[in-house]
Amino acid sequence: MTIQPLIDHFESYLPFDENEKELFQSRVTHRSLKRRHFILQEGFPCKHYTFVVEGCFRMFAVDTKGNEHNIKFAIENDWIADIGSFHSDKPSKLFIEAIEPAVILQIEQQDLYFLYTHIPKLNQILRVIVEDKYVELQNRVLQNISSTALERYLTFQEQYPTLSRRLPNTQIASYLGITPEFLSKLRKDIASS
Amino acid sequence: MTIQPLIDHFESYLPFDENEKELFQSRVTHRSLKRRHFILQEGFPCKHYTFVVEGCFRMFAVDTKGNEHNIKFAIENDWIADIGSFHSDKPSKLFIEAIEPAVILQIEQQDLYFLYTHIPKLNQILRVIVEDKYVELQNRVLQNISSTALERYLTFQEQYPTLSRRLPNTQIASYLGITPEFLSKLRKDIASS
DNA sequence: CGTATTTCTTAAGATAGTTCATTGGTCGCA
DNA sequence: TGCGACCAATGAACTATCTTAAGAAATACG
Repeated sequence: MTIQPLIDHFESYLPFDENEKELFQSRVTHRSLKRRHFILQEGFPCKHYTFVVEGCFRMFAVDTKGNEHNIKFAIENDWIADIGSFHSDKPSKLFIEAIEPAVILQIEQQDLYFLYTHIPKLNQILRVIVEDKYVELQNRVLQNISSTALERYLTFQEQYPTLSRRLPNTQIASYLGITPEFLSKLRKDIASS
Repeated sequence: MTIQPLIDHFESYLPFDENEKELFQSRVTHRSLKRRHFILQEGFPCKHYTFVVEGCFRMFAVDTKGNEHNIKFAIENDWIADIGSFHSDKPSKLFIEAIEPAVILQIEQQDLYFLYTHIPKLNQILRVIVEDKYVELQNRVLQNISSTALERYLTFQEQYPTLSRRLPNTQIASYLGITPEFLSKLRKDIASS
C-alpha cells in the first residue's frame, strides 16, 4: 500500500521534501504478484520500471531452440526492466517473471518522464544507480570471457550468497551460461575436493 | 585544440548556451596520444572520463596467468573509463591502451562533479548515455551465455563492422573470450562454407 | 495427506574450445 | 638489405562442456 520502500531507496542517495514525496505517491503503483506471474513478455513493449519490494524476479530470453537464458535476477531493493524497450517503446525480446510471490512498485514511462521533469535530481540518482549497475554488468562480462564455468559458479556464490540459496540450481545454471547437468557435475566436484 | 566534438556529442542530446559551453571549455583537457600509450594502468585510480575524438582504445584485464581479456573497445565519439574506480577513487584492476594513435578529450573527477553541479542537465544526458551502454552490455552478456563462439564472432562482425576491420584478430578473439587459434579455425570454417 | 511437477544427479558418448609448437607473412626500422 | 616484432594459420593432443536419457529427491499444491 505504501511506497515508502522506494522513497527510502531514493533517499539513500539524496533527500526529498514532502512536496516531492507526494509527486512520487501520485505516480507510483503498488502491486502484489503470485509466483510465475509475468510482468513482461516477449513481443510487448516494457511499460514499467519495476522496483522490487519483496520477492524475486528473473529476466530471460528464449533462443531459437526454445532454451531460456537468464540475463538478470532482481530481489528486494533492486530495479528490473528492459530499459531499451522501455525508452524506445519497441517490442521487447525478453521476459520478466516472478520466481517467488512478490510485492513491487512500478512507474510507467510517462510518469517517470514527468518525475524527471519535476524532480530533476532524480536524473542524478538514476545516473548513479545505472552507473553502478553498469560496473556490475561489466564485471560479469569479464567473468564470462575470462573464467571457467567452475570459477563463475564459485564467484556467483560468493557475490550473491542470498540468491545462491534462494534459487533452484537450474536457474543459476542458466544465468552462468551452462547446462543444469554440468552444474550438477561441478557441485559434485566441489563437494569431493 | 578544440573541444567542439564533445560539445557536438552533448548537443546531440540537449542544447547548451554559450555560458555553459565556456564552462566545458575550462574543464575539459585535450590530448594526443601515440599507439601503445596507456591512459589507465592496473593499481592506479581512474582519474578521467575519456571521450575519444580520434583513434581506438581497448580496456582490458590481466588474469593470474598473465592473459589479457578485452572488456571493451572505444572508437570515435565513444566514452571510456573504469567507472567504478573513477567514482570510488580506488585502484583500478584494468588497463586502457591506445591501439591506434589517438586524440581524446578528458574530464577529471572534480571537474565532472563541478559540471554536474553547474549544468544539472548533464546528469540527464549522462543518465541516458549510460542507460544505452547498459543495454549494449546486457546484450553482450546474453550473447555470452547463449551463443557459441562462431555465433558471437558473426554477431560481432555484423554489429561492429568498423572495429572488425580495424582490429587484429587476436584482439577480437580476446574480446569474444576465445583463443586466437580457435578464431582462426572459425574463420577457416566460415571461408570454406 | 497424496499426487503432480519440478528439480537434482549420474553417466556415456559427442562436440566445442584450448594448448603448444611450428611455420610463413608483413611491417617498421637500423 | 636484413633483423625483430607482431600477426595469422595449422595440426595434434588434451580438457571443458553439451546432449541425451533415466531414475531419485524435493517441492508445490489441491
